[in-house]
Amino acid sequence: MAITINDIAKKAGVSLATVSRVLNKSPHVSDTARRKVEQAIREFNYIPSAYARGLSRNQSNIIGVIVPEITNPFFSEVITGITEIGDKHNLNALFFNTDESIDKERRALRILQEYRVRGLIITPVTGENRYDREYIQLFENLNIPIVLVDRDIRNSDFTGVYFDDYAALFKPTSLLIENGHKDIVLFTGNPDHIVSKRRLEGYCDAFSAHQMAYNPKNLIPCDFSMESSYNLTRKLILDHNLPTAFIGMTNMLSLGCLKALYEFGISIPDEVAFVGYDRLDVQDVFNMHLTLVEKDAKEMGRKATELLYDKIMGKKTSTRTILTPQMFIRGSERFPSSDPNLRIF
Amino acid sequence: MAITINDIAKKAGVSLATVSRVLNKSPHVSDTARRKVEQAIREFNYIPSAYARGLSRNQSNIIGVIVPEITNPFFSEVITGITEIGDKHNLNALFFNTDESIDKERRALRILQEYRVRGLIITPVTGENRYDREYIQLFENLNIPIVLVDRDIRNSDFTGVYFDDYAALFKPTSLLIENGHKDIVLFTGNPDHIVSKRRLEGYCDAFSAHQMAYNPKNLIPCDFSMESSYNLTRKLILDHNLPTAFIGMTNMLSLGCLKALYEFGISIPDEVAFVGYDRLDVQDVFNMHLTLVEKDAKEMGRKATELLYDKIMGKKTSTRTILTPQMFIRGSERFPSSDPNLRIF
DNA sequence: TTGAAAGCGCTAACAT
DNA sequence: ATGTTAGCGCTTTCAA
Repeated sequence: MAITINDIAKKAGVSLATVSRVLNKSPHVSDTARRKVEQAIREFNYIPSAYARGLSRNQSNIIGVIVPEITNPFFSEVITGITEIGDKHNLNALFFNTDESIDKERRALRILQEYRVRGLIITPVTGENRYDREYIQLFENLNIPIVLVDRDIRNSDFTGVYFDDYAALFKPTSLLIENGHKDIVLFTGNPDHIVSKRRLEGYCDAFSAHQMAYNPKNLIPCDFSMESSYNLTRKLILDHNLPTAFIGMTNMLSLGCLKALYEFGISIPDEVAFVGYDRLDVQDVFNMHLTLVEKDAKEMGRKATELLYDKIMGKKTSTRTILTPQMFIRGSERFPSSDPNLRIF
Repeated sequence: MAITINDIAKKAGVSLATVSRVLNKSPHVSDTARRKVEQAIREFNYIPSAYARGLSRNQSNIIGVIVPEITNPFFSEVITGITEIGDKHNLNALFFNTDESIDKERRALRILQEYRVRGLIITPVTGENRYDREYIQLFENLNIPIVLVDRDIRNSDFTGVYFDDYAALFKPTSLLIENGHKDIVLFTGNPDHIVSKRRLEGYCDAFSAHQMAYNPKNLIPCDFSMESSYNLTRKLILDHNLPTAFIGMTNMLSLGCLKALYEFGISIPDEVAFVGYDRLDVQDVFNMHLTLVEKDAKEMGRKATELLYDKIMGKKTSTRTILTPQMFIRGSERFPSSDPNLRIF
């Protein structure tokens, strides 16, 4: 059995209450007592039990973090932001990866409850029937502070941190239009998804704002995987239905699209233009001159954690925090053949 | 205050011992009792406290996982492997990211001890004085099963899962030599690092095996960052000291090197050849015909977790498990100008 | 099959 | 400033 507070008390010749005080940095301890206790702790290599402490305090200093896809660089960046701020406030994060499975999400929530976590930062899975009253209940029943990240839960009023999805599509779509594009393909993901909706609105409004109509055929539903946009882009190529520009609505959708273009040797922007939403590793590594509307994932993690901390501390916080992604114009948006010398790949 | 086992017992009209038995799936409970208890649990939405349970059992079903760099795709893949097997054995993982900081590593270990974790999977930070007796003690003092991942701790005999680093460099170096290369630059990382050492040996032995001598100038020490290999490659280019081939010894070192080559428009393999060790996202996405010796990170995570589970269950396990990375020859290894049509970028 | 009761290691209220 | 003591919510003997 491990060393307990009792052993320390005995060794130091004080009561266990005094040891507890030293442990919790109470000021009401004499220097002599403190020294003796600290000495004993060191000697015995004593480490307090989180369980005993948690039980008697009936709370932890753990926060739950649930992400849908840890291998997505966006989320691993978010996580670094979360731990950065978590460390600062002495909150440990218990991570769960759901792989977009609602089942895994449920299990994660269950475990977090068992651990009586102080709060929860979550990007909920995307899925059909996730907007039921029942789904929202799941979270409300937790009865702990919650901060949503990047994905909203419809009809709920949880605190959340989001990017301005409307602007994120409005800006690049406008840019493309102003470069002469009319035929702009957008892989929409599931268009019923709330995030998709805002982005779609941005796309459509950009056309209206320029007194133009978009071609509904260019809005292509898909799931959110790289696989999906890869196959759809391939199909467009094989059917000779290439537009003059693509918009990648997420990093995964962008990658799939780029992969297909690259595979067929279709160069950007000589033959087709491309702009994407969300940072892309390939851009970071190769400076491929891809025009991107970039999200600062780490900042999102930081912000979410600060908000959660405030809520835990009982502060009132705003319901929605909107971060503005910035557009970096690098060349890939140009109209085909407008500059045959600029070749991204 | 939350619902406790007592509330359930009262509601169900049984003793708390019976409730506990139901919770723990003990067979010695009558069907009637079980039904009543389960009913009460559902009604009250009762969730047992991990703290109370942990305290009375004096152990958890948590394993600690410490990685040095969660944004490195290699480690996020490892993590998915770990959770996959962890789920299977009902082990929850408490993750920590050290950012290669020994200080953060220490803090993580401390917290894991507070939580009385059942075992630990760790990739220790790289660092100068990490081979001291004192460092090893740190881990031995934990007194729990430990599995090392990808990085050894010298002079220790912890169980670990590694890739065959020797072969990982021997094979591609030989390949390059057989393609006519003599002037092969290798960024070695810290050559005192045990992992680097094995890889270096592979490089050197490949030359001996072909009755050739390598040029010591081509072994370039650096730290393990992308930044580092980027700058060094840049320097070689600017100094007109380009070799005929580069070997990327890690994914980060590869990326830095590729970035510099791309930036200067130096094409592979027309002007210089390249082979790397470890998978590269750019290859996955763009099929860039990069010849790589690829590690299966997910498999490594799985294997490590299985080993840890065995150790927790008291089984004897082998000390070192060596996974063999596979070499995929895709074209980037060819001797410059041997095929001017093959242009990777 | 069930229940009573001790105890896991700590905190916090109270007393001194 | 320090000690005593009563829990915190559960598991686990032991007895019935």
